[in-house]
Amino acid sequence: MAKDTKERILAAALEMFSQKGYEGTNIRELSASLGLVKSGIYKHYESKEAIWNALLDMMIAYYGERFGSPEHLPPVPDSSEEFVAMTMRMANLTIHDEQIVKTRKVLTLEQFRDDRARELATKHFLTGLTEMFTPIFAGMMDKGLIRRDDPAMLAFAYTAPISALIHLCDREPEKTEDAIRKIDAFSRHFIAAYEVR
Amino acid sequence: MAKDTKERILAAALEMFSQKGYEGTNIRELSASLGLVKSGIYKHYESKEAIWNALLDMMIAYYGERFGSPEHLPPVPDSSEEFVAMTMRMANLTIHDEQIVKTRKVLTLEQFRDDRARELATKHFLTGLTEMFTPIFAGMMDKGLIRRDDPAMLAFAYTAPISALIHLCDREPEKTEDAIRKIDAFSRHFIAAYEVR
DNA sequence: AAAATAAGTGACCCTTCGTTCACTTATTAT
DNA sequence: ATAATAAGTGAACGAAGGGTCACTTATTTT
Repeated sequence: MAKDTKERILAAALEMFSQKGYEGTNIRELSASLGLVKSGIYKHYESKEAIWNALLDMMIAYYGERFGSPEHLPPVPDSSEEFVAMTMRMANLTIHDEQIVKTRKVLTLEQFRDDRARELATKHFLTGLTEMFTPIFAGMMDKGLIRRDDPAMLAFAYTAPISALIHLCDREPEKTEDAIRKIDAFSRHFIAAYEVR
Repeated sequence: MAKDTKERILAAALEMFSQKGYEGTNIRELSASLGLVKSGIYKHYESKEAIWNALLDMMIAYYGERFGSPEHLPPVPDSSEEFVAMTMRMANLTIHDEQIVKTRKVLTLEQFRDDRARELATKHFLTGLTEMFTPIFAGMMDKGLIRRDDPAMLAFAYTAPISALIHLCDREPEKTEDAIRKIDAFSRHFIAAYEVR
């Protein structure tokens, strides 16, 4: 009936931690949301903290699988339109994928309490995106689509505003449509500023 | 001996909430940090939540005083160097001012739990900076320092990366020096890209 | 100086929390 | 089929949480 209970517990923990934080979450509610009684959880994890650590393991592994390896990099676009389209695909995914949204929220809430969360937060919010776009900008320079410049600086200048709007969506979901439009507008503005004319 | 105890409680609450979050903070510790016993706090605030609300009132008022009014806007710079220098002054202040740092941390931790925190977080992290820099860029366009463009878009594109680095300082203080250098480099890069040559 | 009010104390209350344990019910291995 | 193991239950525990209250000590007010 449940070998996957362990995983279901992590999913429920991700859900609750992302809404109420680690301290604000209690084991009774967490168990109840899985349809079992509180003591049942302790057959799978020895403590609340163990759940937290397992969840972090999962988030770290998930990040590595999904964004860590170079083969997951999107191809270098061939035009400004393609570049904007690629950005919008990625932005929509990261804004609407529930698992990723919850992960960002958890990292936001626990970044000051847990060192691994701190580290992963910086990847999610800052360095990961920059590292992802640096080779893309480098490739676009090689293709003569944009002016030659420091690709890492461009990647930072490009991804940080998008990241800020993603945060806005996490914080105020009702502004999502607006934020997506803004990402589009910013993206076009950015590429126009660096385009070779 | 203490009419200002009410204010001292708020200061201690800001400190503890910014480190451990609202849920993670307990009244006993909070009182102890002020050298009084837990029941003493209830002579000044009727509940933990009342402290939280008063703290939010304070943060909102403080923000209004400090960043809300147009007369606190820095003057439009006369050169790129001056522009960068102004940015660095502001960045250093916001990164090193303890009260502001703690406020940002609290807002980060409680933004999903409290609507007023949510709203103030968006101001602190996104719209406030953009609104502050929009007239500056408009002014610089008028002075012919930078190309004519949408000043609000420039303000957003300029402040969001800086905001991201400020967040990095909050999260990983040991990276502060690095982040400040990066703000400087980004600032110069940005102005160079829009400068009228 | 006396009365009234505010600030601070310490013991206590109730609730919630994480965790344990003896037990029953499924599931798997032999 | 039976033994062994895993999964799930429900009552209970101690610790820690927020909050109250009768009381003492300072500080104001008159």
